[in-house]
Amino acid sequence: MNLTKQSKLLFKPPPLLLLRRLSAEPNPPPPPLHQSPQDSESSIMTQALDLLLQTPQNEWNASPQLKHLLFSSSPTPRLLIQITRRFPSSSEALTFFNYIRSNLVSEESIPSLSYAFQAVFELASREPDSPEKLFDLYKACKDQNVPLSINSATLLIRFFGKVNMVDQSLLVYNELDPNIRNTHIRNVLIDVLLRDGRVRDALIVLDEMLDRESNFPPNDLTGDIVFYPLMKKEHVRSGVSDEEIVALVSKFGEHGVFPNTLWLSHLIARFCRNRKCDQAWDILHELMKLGAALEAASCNALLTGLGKDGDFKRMNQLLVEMKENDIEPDVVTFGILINRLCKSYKVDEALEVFEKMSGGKDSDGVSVEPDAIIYNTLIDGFCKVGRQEEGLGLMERMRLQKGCAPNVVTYNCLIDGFCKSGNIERGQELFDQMKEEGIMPNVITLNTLVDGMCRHGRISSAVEFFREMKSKGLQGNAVTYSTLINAFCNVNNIQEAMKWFDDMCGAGCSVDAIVYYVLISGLCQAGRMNDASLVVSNLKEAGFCPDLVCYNVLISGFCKKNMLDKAYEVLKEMDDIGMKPDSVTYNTLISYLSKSGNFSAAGRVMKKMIKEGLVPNVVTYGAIIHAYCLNGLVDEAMKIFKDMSSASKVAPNTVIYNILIDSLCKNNQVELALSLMDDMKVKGVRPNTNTYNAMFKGLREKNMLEKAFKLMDKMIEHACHPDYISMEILTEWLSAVGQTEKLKKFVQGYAVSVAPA
DNA sequence: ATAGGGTTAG
Repeated sequence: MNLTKQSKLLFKPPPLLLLRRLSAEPNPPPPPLHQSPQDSESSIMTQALDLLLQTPQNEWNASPQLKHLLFSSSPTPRLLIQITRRFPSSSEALTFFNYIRSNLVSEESIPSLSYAFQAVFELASREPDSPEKLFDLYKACKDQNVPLSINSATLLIRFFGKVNMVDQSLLVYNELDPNIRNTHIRNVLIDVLLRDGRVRDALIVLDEMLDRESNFPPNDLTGDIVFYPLMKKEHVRSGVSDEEIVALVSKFGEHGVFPNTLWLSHLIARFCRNRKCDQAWDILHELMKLGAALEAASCNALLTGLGKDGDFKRMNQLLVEMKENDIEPDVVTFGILINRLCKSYKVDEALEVFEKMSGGKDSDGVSVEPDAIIYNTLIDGFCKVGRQEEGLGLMERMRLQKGCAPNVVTYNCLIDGFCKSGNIERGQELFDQMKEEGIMPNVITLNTLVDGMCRHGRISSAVEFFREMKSKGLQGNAVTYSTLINAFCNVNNIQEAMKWFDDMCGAGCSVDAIVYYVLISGLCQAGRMNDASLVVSNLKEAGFCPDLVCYNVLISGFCKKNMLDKAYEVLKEMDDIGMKPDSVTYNTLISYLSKSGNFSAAGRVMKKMIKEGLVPNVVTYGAIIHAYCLNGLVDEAMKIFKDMSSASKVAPNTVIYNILIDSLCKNNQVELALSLMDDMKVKGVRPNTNTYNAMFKGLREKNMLEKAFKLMDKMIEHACHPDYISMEILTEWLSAVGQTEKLKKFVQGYAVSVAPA
């Protein structure tokens, strides 16, 4: 037999992962230094192997040469494992084991025997039918009272785990001498258990390791083995709560084992998504306290969550802590800050951050180049507050920066800015410009322009533009259609709205619930409740469910059409599916009932609302006050108004004042109305155009011209713009009394109550 | 990083 060839085969390197795990535990120690060098041991090994393979097995015992080589001085574990490993099969190796077992009887040889058996396990694990063979060998080893070497135990646990014999893995572990259950073997077992989904069993083994006085503390490998599966969805559902994960991370931390950045970032992001920012905050700070080396990514995950909660205070605190702990912010960190500032309309502060990040002039020394995302965020922020020109300026700065050219998002933001401000032409110019630059418009560009045109009364241009784009291959999506449907509903063109809905269904575009909601709302607004009900059925057939707002829309629609029974049917349906009405639902009902004069029923609904834990708010009171006014009971309305602010502590708003002022004026109580206006000033409630219009009407009835002039001045002073109603009233009144000059001044924005010099 | 929506009192 060619030995060289054989040994090459047997020493085929194991897969890398296995090697890494197995190598965590040293194999038999090399010979002590004072003994013969390795050369001599390897020469003994070669000689012994030659003899063993040449001599029939039943003659081994009769070979004095063999005995001399192997047993004259007590063989080292290392020698025995190396020899045993070189047998061509596990059964031959087992025969050899039995041979040495009968020749080594002293207590001290037990480690050697353990190692020899380890080699038998190793061979058997690479042979066919190995699971059964290994388990038989395990039993044999036990019967012979040879303790498992640590590597044997590892091999068995991992092997049984791989072939779904996890119970056998556990058996091996449980029967193992507790003193040799070290970190490594526990890692292997935990890995096997987790891979089998036995999270609870794994955590029990882990718990002993995590104990403060543990003799087998977790190492980095334990962290890798435990953390990753806990992040997977199936394990999240297998009953490990977020609280447990937090506790685990911090216990690991006490042993100096920390999750890596990517894992931690995912965990924090998940917590924040699940409205558990506090826990995310705690875990990051715990790790900081334990001295973990944190990186920007993990902090960014938390900053994102805090930003969504609008928690600027803690965002700032975290930034300070990052600096204190030398965690360098990256471009994403700045992106989050700038984005949050922009979304809160604090664009000037956003710009400051932007200038600072790349400046690096100040003591901070940070210098991070902004990328296109940062620019786009900032440009969008400026456009959202109506500062499109500055947005354009930023686009020009983008062009100057290498690798940061404007893209389709940049243009979309700017087009939206100009469109929303009513400058559709400029939006279209930018649209042409982007095409010239070779930037392809996308469906968002399309929708932005369609929406802009619709909002500014150019529905037919919007339709035309959409058709043109479609002919060029740019398909619309559900957003395009909902924009058009909404626009047609708003001009009460239900027929066109329905036509576009059908178009959408025929265009094979993927439809979402919002499109249905838009149409249902439009139909309710138009009082077409049968059609609305029909679309609700369509929505359900399409696999969607009406949401609370949709139900409220329906209830409101039925109330407006005096179909109270239908409204109650909707309420019943909500109850059936377990959807709780909100204050809007109750307010809608209270408004309807009280307007129809049924104040006692309205009162009962209000009681029910309170019983359900909802608080009557300014709208609830407004509805009742309005109803009393409509029913000619202005005194009753005033009583509710006073109760509302004193007893119920609900602060009145402009709408409530407007209702009362309007009614008082219509009721010939102009003085009382004027005193309410003073009351508004005291309470800090701003009058709006409607307030003034109601007053003007009342004053005109009494021809209280001087008062009207005073109010006109107030309007100008508070930059409250007159609308066509104001102009109608004042034009009629003032021309009738020959005061058109005053009106002219008023329109030009000059004071009118003081006589011209 | 960019686009659409509906509800209650005026």
